[in-house]
Amino acid sequence: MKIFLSSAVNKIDAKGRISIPASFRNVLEFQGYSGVYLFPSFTSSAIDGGGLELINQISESVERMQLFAEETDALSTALFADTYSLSYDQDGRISLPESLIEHANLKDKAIFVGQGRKFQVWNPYHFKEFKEKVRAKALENRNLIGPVENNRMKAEEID
Amino acid sequence: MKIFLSSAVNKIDAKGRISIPASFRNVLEFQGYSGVYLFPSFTSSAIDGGGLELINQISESVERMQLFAEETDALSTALFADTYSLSYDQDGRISLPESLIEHANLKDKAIFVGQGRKFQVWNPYHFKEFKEKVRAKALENRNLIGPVENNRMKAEEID
DNA sequence: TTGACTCCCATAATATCCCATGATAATCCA
DNA sequence: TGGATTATCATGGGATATTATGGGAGTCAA
Repeated sequence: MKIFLSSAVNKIDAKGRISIPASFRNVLEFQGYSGVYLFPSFTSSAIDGGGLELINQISESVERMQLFAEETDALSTALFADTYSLSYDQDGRISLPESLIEHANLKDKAIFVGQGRKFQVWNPYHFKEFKEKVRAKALENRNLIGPVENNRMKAEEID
Repeated sequence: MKIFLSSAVNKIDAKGRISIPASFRNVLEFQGYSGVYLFPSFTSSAIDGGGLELINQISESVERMQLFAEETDALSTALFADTYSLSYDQDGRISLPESLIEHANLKDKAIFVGQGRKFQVWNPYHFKEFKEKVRAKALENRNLIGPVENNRMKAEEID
């Protein structure tokens, strides 16, 4: 299954480069482009990222909205103006644009967090806080999720 | 029958590798992937695992959600950030990520416990304790369990 | 020239490949 | 049926590949 899974902390080196985790690069290349699309997250101080599939989904959903021309312009500006297409070098590294670094408050390390069809890049320290909140919320809502909610055991399976 | 059944204790070797029980590998390969998806259990200090079917169910329920909603980010982080896709080698072994080892308190051995559509990985000693607690609870509540058709327990009743 | 950005190579740590072994379970056959 | 032969499995370990990361050298533009 080609989705973004798991998380990894990588270093931002003296030249401002950072490695995309190898498992993410697999997904990206499977989608047909040896690079990433990055843009500031709408809801948190993190960077959203993905590959071709994500960008296609976003532009399709804008088209489906059938807005007036100026509304479409406004929306696609909001979505794409701060989006960067960064192809990584042969060692799998990119250098992050200053505006994204600022938005996510990145210093010398960043954590790549898999979220299925997209991923996020966080300052590891800020992500830790976020994750604690998220875990609590997920526990409350676990019954909405589907299979995890079926976390049942028959008596026979226990012994 | 292609479900995860029975349990087996396997060793974690010096390189951190552990064998997936052969009977589990049968199920996994039947689902189309020579590997496992592992994530920390929400409710106990164990690792939840499964194959393609499990991860498909989870990602489908997330894909139906809105792309840029705060709730979606939170949920998909909770589900995917700590989920690992580990393909096993030709001898049927994987090496467990440090974060899962910590979550499940694994030392040099682990028990694989079949639970039908999914399985769990426990520290054998902790699993034994868990089982005993569960048995006691089940005995107390056996009058609640009722006739055959309701012969199930929700996870919440167990822990 | 200076700084920003490539491309390329070096390296250390880790993960994976491949083969060997001993144990147990399954099969075969007189 | 019982004993021997074959598979299958978990596990050990050496060899090889991959990964993240550091740094040198070349390119380009201001």
